[in-house]
Amino acid sequence: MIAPALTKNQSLVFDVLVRAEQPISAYTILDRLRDHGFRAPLQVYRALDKLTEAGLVHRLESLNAFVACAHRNASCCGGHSHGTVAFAICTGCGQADEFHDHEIDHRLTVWAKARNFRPEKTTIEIRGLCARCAA
Amino acid sequence: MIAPALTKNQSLVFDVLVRAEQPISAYTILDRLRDHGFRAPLQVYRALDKLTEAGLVHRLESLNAFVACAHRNASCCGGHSHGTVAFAICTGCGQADEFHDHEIDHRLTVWAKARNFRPEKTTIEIRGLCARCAA
DNA sequence: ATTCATTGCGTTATGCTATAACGTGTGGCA
DNA sequence: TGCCACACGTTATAGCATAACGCAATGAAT
Repeated sequence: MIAPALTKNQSLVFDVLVRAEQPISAYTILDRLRDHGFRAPLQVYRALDKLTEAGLVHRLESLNAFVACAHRNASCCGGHSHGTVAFAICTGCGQADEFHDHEIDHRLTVWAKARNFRPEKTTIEIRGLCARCAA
Repeated sequence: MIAPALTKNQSLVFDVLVRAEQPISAYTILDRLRDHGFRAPLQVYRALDKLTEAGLVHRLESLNAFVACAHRNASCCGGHSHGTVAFAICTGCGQADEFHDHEIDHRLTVWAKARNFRPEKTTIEIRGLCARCAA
């Protein structure tokens, strides 16, 4: 994957997500960037579109929120060598734990192939309580 | 699972979903029930809450839409004997195909157990093109 | 160098999704 | 009878996302 350099807005949005270290909404990002000249949601959404395309950011469908890819320094995101990303999201503390499972990927692929279904994007999200919050 | 009888509003909403045979939004449901006296979103959302609790309806997170459980007549929904529900959603025709996979369930359970994560609700959604739409 | 297409950007307005907060009515039950 | 739980109805508001317009910068092709 040849990642084009990020534009200024994309960098700002990405930076906010990296600092957050947990999923935050587009409007939260907007609020945190008002001092940097952001005024409208579209400025955020457009940056998020590019960042998710590039694999640097994931969208959590069950939260309507976004998070920086946890593996952006590993080979997986540099080369997109892995398949689907899964998240365990704690409803207590808001932390989202990103992981991969090849067997799950495999099962989904098998299911799709058997039905000639062509997957474009797969969402796997477990909501629940993390060890700390369940205690 | 002892399912309490549905109230009038719950029945109306459920009926709309069964007839739709594909995911539809809460506001679409509202529009289709205006002739039956529905006026406000909350009437729909309250019914949907109960129906999803009862396992008769699933929410598709990636669509912000709802669909009647495809297996409501089988043992699976009467007794909730299965685990997680997965969907293959066609971005072309809008059809959503519900399925289960024990191996995926198993992998997710193993992952959670290893981390003392207590799952409450799991979402698995594959978006893509169905065989007919990909042709 | 001029033309053209592409891309990012900023702004205003709007639409879609979901819930808060309040009050009413009804049925079960001590 | 008094209480409680629950479904319901209404108004208002919060939260998430995109349409449509125009401008500016870039870079490739002629």
